Amino acid sequence: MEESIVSEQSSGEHDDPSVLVAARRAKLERLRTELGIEPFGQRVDGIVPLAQARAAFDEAAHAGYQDAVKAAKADPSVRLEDRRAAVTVAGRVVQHRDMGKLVFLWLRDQSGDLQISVSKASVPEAAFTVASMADYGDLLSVTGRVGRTNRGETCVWADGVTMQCKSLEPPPGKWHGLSDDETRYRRRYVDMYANPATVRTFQLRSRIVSAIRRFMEGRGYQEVETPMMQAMAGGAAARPFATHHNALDMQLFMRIAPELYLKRLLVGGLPKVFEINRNFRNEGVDRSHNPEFTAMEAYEAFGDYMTMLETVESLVHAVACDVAGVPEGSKVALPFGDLVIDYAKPFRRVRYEELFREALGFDMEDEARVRSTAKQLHHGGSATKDHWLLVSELFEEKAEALLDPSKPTFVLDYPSAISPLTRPNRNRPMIAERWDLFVAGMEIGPAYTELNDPDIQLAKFTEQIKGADEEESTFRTLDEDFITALRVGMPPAGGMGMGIDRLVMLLSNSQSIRDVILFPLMRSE
RNA sequence: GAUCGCGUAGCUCAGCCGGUAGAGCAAGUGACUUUUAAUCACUAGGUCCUGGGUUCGACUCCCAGCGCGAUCACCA
Repeated sequence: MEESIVSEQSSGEHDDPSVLVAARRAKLERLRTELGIEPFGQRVDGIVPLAQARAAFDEAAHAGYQDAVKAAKADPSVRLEDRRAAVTVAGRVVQHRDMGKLVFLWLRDQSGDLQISVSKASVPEAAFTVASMADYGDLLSVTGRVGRTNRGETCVWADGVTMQCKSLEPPPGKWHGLSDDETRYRRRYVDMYANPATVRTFQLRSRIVSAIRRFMEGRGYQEVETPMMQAMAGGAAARPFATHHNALDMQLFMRIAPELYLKRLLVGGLPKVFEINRNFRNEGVDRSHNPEFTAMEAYEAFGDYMTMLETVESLVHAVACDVAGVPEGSKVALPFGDLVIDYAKPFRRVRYEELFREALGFDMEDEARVRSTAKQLHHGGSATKDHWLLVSELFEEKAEALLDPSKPTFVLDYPSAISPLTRPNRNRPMIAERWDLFVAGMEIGPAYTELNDPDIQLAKFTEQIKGADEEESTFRTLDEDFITALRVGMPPAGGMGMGIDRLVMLLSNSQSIRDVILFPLMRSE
């Protein structure tokens, strides 16, 4: 008789073979048919976060109530006075200990965990049944008084318990939790209730993005939103995702960067703009790359790359201080893996050519030695490839390794030859006015002194398109309207880009970009 | 896209010179009014990622595929 509920369910009406699911479905039916309880609830007003309920614990009220109970026991005519805080709370069941006539369970919400104690003697019978039958994963609301158990645990002593949503999926383990990364990313909603650290990371992410907005707005930047579906995907050297608009029968690309639109806004007269939003790049996936990622780009009229350097340095410092909870301008260091990263101002600055010389022992302009060293290091094409391409390869292999990963470092003044769209320095055209910020071996973002001569820009674009291979030329097209905009006239400007996901990785000590993106892209199962 | 590693119960993991599997937790039934990974007794739970091959016999060996992770390439 007893076992029939489970076995019939598992073999029959629900074709899910899992006994765990069958047990939950059986409880659902019992709630409905035996107790007349609808296990998918209704609006509840006045719910306080569990942390707030915990904070409402009052030692004097607790002691007073205990004395009153004692007194009432000795003399039943004494009225029981209870000055403990009355609260309504709600959350997901994450622990359940049934002692027979006394049930302890733990609820979890975004603010934390709190124990609920349910005594058979002090709640209606149906409420006690709900508490006894509760499974890991169920959503309950509870009314009661904030007190303490004999073992010293702060809890809500329930006077009412309501099933608000019966969970019908088997939960992860209560002790080991959920540690399988694939399941964590695919079923983030489970990860979030099983691993409070996940929720904390995303709370931190929100806080960081919000601090960035505050900082930029504080400096007079205006936030804008520009197209994410573009007829031409410009502004970066990356492969775009292609899509199609049916009614217009039009090929569209998901944007790879907002740059060309933000610059149009400078033409239109906005002096300081920024955008925080998604870019989409049809490239590989790894620990620091997700096909859609959040970037900030910012442009400042009549600034240059050094204007942006000061902005980014102050921004990263300010946000790090916010995360660390220290005032701006303080010493601030945050852990990242085995490193402790020092976000105190000023960040290090090193010129590209100096770092190159330090790492390789000769000038980057020394073509003969560049070629012979490339050959020594077994780089392909050491005799045929462009000199500056080899410089760039040597730099990435030897020079970037010299950067102290625990010190945020600006690498300034890249060779113009490998920064074709950047404005060359007026006095030294070989050098492009560009920097890259490196932290913990990751590139956080570049900045440039922007080109505003339409003829030079057109020439550079044209050259870039000419150099495109067959596949690249399917999406690399000349944005003539952008050139027109430059002809109307764009003020000289500084521009920067910053990978928000990577910054969040650093500040939240997350080793994978997937840990800071709520729903990272996964292959279809 | 390449190379390497991993895929066993709901979760976390053992296991096997080749003889069709085990633990803890979770689950079901029962006991228990102060538990903290509650405890005790009993019970149930598996396409050992998928498909081929070798073999008398494959979770184990081989091949292919799928998924995940790491490294590399592309990129930010």
